[in-house]
Amino acid sequence: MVANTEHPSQYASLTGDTPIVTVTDVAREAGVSVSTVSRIVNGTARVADDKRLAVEAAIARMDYRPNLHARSLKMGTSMTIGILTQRIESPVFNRVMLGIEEGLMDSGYAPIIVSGHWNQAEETERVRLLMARRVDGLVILNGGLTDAQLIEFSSRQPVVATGRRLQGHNLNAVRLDNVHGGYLATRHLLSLGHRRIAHIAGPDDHSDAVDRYMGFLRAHEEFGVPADPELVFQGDFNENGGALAMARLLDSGRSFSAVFAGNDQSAMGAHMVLYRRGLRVPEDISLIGFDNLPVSAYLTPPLTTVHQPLYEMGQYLAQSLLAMLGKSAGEEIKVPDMELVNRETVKRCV
Amino acid sequence: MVANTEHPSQYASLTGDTPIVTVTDVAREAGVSVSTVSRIVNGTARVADDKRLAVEAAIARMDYRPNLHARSLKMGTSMTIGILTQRIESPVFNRVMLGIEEGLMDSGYAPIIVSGHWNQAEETERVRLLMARRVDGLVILNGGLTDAQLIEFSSRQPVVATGRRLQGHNLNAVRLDNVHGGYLATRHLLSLGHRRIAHIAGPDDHSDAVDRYMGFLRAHEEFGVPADPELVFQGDFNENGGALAMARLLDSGRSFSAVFAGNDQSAMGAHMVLYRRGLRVPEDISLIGFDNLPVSAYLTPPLTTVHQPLYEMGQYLAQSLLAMLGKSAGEEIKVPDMELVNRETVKRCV
DNA sequence: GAAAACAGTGACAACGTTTTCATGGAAAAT
DNA sequence: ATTTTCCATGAAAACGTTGTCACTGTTTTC
Repeated sequence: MVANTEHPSQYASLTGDTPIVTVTDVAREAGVSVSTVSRIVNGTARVADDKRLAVEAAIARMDYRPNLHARSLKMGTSMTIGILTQRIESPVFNRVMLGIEEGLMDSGYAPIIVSGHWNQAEETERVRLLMARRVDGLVILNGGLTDAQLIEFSSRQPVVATGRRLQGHNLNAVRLDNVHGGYLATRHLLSLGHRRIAHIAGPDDHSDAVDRYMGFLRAHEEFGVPADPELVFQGDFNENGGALAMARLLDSGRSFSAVFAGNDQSAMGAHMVLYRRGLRVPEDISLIGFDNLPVSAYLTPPLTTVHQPLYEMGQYLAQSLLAMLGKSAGEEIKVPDMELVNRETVKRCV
Repeated sequence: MVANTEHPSQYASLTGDTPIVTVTDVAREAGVSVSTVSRIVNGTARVADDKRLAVEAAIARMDYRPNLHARSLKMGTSMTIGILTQRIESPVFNRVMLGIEEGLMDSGYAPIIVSGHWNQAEETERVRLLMARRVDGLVILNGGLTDAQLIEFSSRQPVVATGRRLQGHNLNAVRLDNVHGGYLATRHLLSLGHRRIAHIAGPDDHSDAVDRYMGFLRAHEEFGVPADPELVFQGDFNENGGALAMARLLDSGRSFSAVFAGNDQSAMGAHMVLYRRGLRVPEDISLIGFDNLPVSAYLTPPLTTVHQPLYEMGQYLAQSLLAMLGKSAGEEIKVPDMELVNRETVKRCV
């Protein structure tokens, strides 16, 4: 079937052969006005039962679906919220997104996800794309946008963000206490007698990475143990960077009994290199990660790490956004603190 | 600044305080007509240089962004393509999505992602949501929708899908040869002398899982080695299911020298249990996975597995979709075959 | 030097909704 | 029996775009 003449959709031939049915078509088919159809679709006013039945039948028969663009144009609201993540493959952000998805469930809002790849220009561009789509709310997961940009965005629609602290009208940026997390990890090692602790840091333009290192230093201070800056090597928060850092650490010939990796992925890379060099974890070297990725519990041995409440964070973000949109949901979500997950890659220093 | 009276946006007070600027505002500001502004924004016709400058200045000054809903409504095209994934945390689908994202890059199309959670009702609902948004194309990543549904969808807009084979007008569903993949994995074990090979299967309503098992059987047949059905246990394609299956396998008391896990996550779960029971991989038991997840190269020991060309698949899907949309891009993407990745969890059977 | 072609521009009609407003008739009140 | 109230309904005006059409001038052509 080719586009029929009665309903000449200029695109029907291009994209498909099912004619797009509009409210007008339904109205004609049911013998009522478009207003009546609209009222029935949205349940916005009473209509006589016979017409209602006729319209509902027509809708079902013709498989009518309201055009959301037309609706958005008229209503000024799109019932979508835009999420800027950094990389679609990131297990960390994906966990947050899972929480957001859950928190948005049956609120009527649908998420649309774009990636910024830790590149400020790209992030800006992507957010502008979201705003051109007139998203009703914005979620910014970390990245390199400035606070000023977020404030500017928040003058157009509510914004929630992670990785920074910022409050304002229609703006709520939260950040987990990574200093505390780094402190917890390091304290654990120190309390088990480790005195020469290496650290595989994340990228230094990455505030989470810097904060974890801060926690590392703070724990040393508290224990009166000097942290050796020569034992700190920078990775890239990926397995490969962790492996490289570990190799450089070993090649440096400096002695150490434990490693605090900036995240679980770095820890896995580091573990790989230790394994290659015949060093056993934890018998020869203790290893602790950060993030508590789902896989970390299934490594051999299971990785000791710091748990981040990412899922709850996502739920909190969603709820916070909904509140700003006036669609406030039930009980307030609490985001728990970071927590040490004591598994099997750390042992007492002999 | 509060919403001004000259431009009384009914939503300004609700969502933000920056007035939304339209093409009309820009036209007034620049002293030209809306047509001219539109022409400049879209580069659709020549306009005099002085007006162009004036308009461009006004656009920059007022930070005008065209309302994509209005544009979509007028043009009948939304410049978005909808992606139905199953779970936002799935590393497998995320790799495909990365490829799609790359393939869509600077085509002007933006992806919008929804999840179906392997639930046909939810998937249908989500796809309807995408179609209500008038996406210009649809990507369906596996899941439980029927072929008939996909055909129906394809009458509205181009559809590409994974996990099945289906061709039609505006429809292209491809599937990697999982039978071959399962065959490769099993053949590898058989060729190293293993004769009693266990299999941790995926969910039996999961065609990939079934196909991999088929490949397992086919390799046995080819080698003239009877496959022992008592050595097949079902997991759920997650670490935990793999661990459970492995535990049941060991508890069954049957002898085996190698395990073919239906995917890498199952393999990790299985490895965990072997480790707990004091069985070493590969010295005591050989283990092979499937998927070649990024982490698998960094396990200790690195996991032998079957590589799926997921990224290329994503690129291919994107390109195929663009072709259907008439925006055909450069050279044809080839999706390579599955490939055995020989790492360190398999050794010759003694 | 007149006719023809053309380049630049603005008015205005769509696109598919929702909602206000007016209207007709039925039910309720006098 | 007449007025009032009320309810269901349709016509029409937005929402912010884009593209067609008509209308100017200006340039080319013979």
